[in-house]
Amino acid sequence: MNLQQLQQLHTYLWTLPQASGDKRAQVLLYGSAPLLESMDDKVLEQIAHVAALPGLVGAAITMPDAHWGYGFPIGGVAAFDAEQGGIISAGGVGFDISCGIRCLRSNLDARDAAPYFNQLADRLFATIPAGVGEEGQINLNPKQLDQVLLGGAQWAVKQGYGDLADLDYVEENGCVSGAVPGNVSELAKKRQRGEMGTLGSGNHYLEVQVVERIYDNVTAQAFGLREGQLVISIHCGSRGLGHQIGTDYLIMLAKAASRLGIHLPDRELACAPIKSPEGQQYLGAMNAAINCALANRQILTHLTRGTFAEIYPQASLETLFDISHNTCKEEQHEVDGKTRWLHVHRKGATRAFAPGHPRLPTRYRDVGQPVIIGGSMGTGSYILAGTSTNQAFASCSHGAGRAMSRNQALKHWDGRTLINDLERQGILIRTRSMRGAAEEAPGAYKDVDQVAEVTEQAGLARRVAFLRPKVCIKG
DNA sequence: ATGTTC
Repeated sequence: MNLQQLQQLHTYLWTLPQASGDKRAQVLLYGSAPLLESMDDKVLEQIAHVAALPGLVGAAITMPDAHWGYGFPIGGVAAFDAEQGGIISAGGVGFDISCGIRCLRSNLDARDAAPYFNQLADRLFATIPAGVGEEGQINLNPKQLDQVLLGGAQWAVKQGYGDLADLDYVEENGCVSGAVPGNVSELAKKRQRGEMGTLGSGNHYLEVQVVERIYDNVTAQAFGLREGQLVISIHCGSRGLGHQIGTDYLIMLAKAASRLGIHLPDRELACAPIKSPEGQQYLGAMNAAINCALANRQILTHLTRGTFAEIYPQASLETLFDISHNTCKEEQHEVDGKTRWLHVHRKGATRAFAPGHPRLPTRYRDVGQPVIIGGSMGTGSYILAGTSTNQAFASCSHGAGRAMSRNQALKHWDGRTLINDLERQGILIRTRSMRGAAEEAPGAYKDVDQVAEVTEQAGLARRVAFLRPKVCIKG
């Protein structure tokens, strides 16, 4: 991205100057000059299009890890007011609805656990179904699947997958309201019946990591983190169901936009007013997919505990937090001194509630919401905490963010060589797809250290801990 | 992300 076309507001905040008579809302881009320079121009084009959508409140915003996505950029945040014709867009949520990360803290010390990492990697790989179309041990009938869509992680815990205590640390206590299984197509449901408790493919992973550095002792203590401790991060979403909902509703929302005469600067921005029948229908289906993803990560948590118990009989894994980064959520935000209910699209962006937020679990209320910036394969991840300085509708970066397309990555790297190199660095990868491994090469992603540092400097969140991967199960 | 072409 050429920075000449931007106006710098602060060291880590930029805007796109508007021509007079331009009716679109403001565009705000968070990031350092080097991060923005390395971004595709498409990010700017896409977020400028988002700023022109009806009912947008404040600014259309990109996070430091933004990159080119379908319609909306990944790393994009846009809030809409239903009362002012605000819209909902499937492209603003993302195809993998409620994709996110569950982080578990263990009572294990990495040094003690290390001699068994090879065995752990093999057992996790055997237990956690991963890969495109991969099905798990669970096969649900239509009625049971509807219960998943209504109950989320609460349903999973009732079935014996995990503990009630987990739910305190899952957004919305593991279940969002407003899910309407009837708004989800039979095809979407059929695709999901055998895919509960599976990881998926692409950038999804299950990683065993060691806490290598603590930045903030007080917050780390509240999060239950200490140096040398083993933690587990599970990155996955709503699998075939979410993807099929995305496909179904792109078509429906495009028709609605056309019927209602909404001008779309890009056909990928298909959307409908929140208050329209189509908008309401998508919301019901999207909320069902959120519950599906929350249930999925809950089941994977349970499977992970089972494998750890085989190898480390003394192991105890507690949920630190479960965070989604592809959602649209109705939340209260203060805008120009007034509190308003807004529909906040976060696509490739996580929520990051400030200290004191009433929707935070008591344990974290004083320090702010745990935020997870997941790194690329082999590079490390960060745990951060929400701050009161955040002015991006309590939103924050979600990962390293791609710097190179999958096709470009395939030309640069060979999967097997890459995995051998990582193994020499003490990182054990297990995957069924060498092609997938090449596409996920760390070099194809932005530098996660830079993303986390800039996220903190921009005031979006503050760093608490750095996690170094040891074992990684890839989809 | 994805029964990898939305």
